[in-house]
Amino acid sequence: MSIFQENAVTASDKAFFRLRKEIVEGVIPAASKLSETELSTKYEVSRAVVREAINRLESCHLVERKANVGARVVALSPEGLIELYQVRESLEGMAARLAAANMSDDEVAELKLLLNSQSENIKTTERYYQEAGDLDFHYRIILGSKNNHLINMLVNGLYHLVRMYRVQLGMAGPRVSTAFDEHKHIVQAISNRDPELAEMLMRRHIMYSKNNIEAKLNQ
Amino acid sequence: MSIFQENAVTASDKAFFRLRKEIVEGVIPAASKLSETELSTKYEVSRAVVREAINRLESCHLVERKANVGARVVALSPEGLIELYQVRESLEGMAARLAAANMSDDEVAELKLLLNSQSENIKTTERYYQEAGDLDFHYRIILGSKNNHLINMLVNGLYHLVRMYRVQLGMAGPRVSTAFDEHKHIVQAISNRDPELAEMLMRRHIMYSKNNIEAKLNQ
DNA sequence: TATCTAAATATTGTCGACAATCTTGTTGTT
DNA sequence: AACAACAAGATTGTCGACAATATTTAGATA
Repeated sequence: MSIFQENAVTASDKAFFRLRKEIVEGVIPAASKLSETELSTKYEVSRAVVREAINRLESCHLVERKANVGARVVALSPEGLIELYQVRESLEGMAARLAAANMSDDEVAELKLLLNSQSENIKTTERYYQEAGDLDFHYRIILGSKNNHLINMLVNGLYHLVRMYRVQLGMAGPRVSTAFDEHKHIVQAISNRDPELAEMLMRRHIMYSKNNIEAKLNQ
Repeated sequence: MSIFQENAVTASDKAFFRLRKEIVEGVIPAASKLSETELSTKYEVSRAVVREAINRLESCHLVERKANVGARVVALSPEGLIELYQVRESLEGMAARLAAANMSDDEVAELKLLLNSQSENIKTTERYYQEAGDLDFHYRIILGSKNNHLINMLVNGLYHLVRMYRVQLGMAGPRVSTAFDEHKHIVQAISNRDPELAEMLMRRHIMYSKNNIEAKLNQ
């Protein structure tokens, strides 16, 4: 269903995807050390491919590496989460602005369809699918910006870190129904080809989401 | 002078810095192919370190790589430039907003000092230094945001691509004096601790700069 | 002559081994 | 007992060789 699929062609790709999955889902704990030799025996590949995979994870901001010392999975912290959401607010706000200008009418129509189908299932289905639906919504708007830098930074970069926070801190809480209304308003602004409003609404949407998570953390 | 200095500890670091420099300055032409074996003989290092350097360049958006085919330096295009400046507008706008909240009084004072020293030299010195001064200004505000994601994305990521466009398309043109006034206004907003205004002025500043470059390209 | 096929060549991907660096544990001195 | 210097061990960085894939060249056929 989700348009979002990558296919691994090389062994490093496979190792990268697997490592990323395990890090995001917490199978490999946050802030833990990544031993190249250990992973290479575990995955049954050479150290070179593990190294390359770790390098790519560093580009995604999922691990941090120090020369001659090694790589660690990033630590999750309230400060880090706030910084992440500040960048999201900035980039996704711009994405919404550009989407209002650059999405085709067909794409906008499909986006409306997606929201309608979600509004029916919103109370019946479980949290996982609400989560997936939310990601799908944001994902489409990012793609709708038609800005390759933006798409790359968000989709290949920050979004996995966002998911990591959500999964490991058990987010995606009870804000679903109000978030859904916000989604509807954003789509309306895009449909009206109103970039200013689309950006503002998206930024507010992400800000609210951030505040919601912060409140949870501090409770 | 410039606070911006990286020190190479490993051989890959050296290769990375050298390659990056040559790409940004056009010694290695835009859109040209990067042969691993060729570079490894030229730099007198193993292919492994060249590979790692190229991987890092990919993270900076300076090269693009296809599996089993190889890496090419990015091509410079009007569309690419516009996309780049859209992202800059978004991220640096946020940086200015955060800087207004997070920079220390001392840092703001130093920023003012920098601008004053520039205002004296602005007509006498040559273009290279105006260019450097502009980068230094933006650089300080980015650091002033105190947001590590933002800093990393801009400083280690997009800024070298910005420089590449400037150098190779001969930018940094005659807009210096007006840009300088814009800088002053931005600093004033930061000094007044007015995040909204700081962000708006920074976004406008970058937008004007983009329009200026576009006009040059189309003339 | 143009086009498809297949061999030859070149380039990237992967591997295991060695070198350089960091970390840990031990010993000796104050 | 605390600390410094040093040795032993472990980990990352670099290398050259081989395997897998892509590109080019040569030849055959229509």
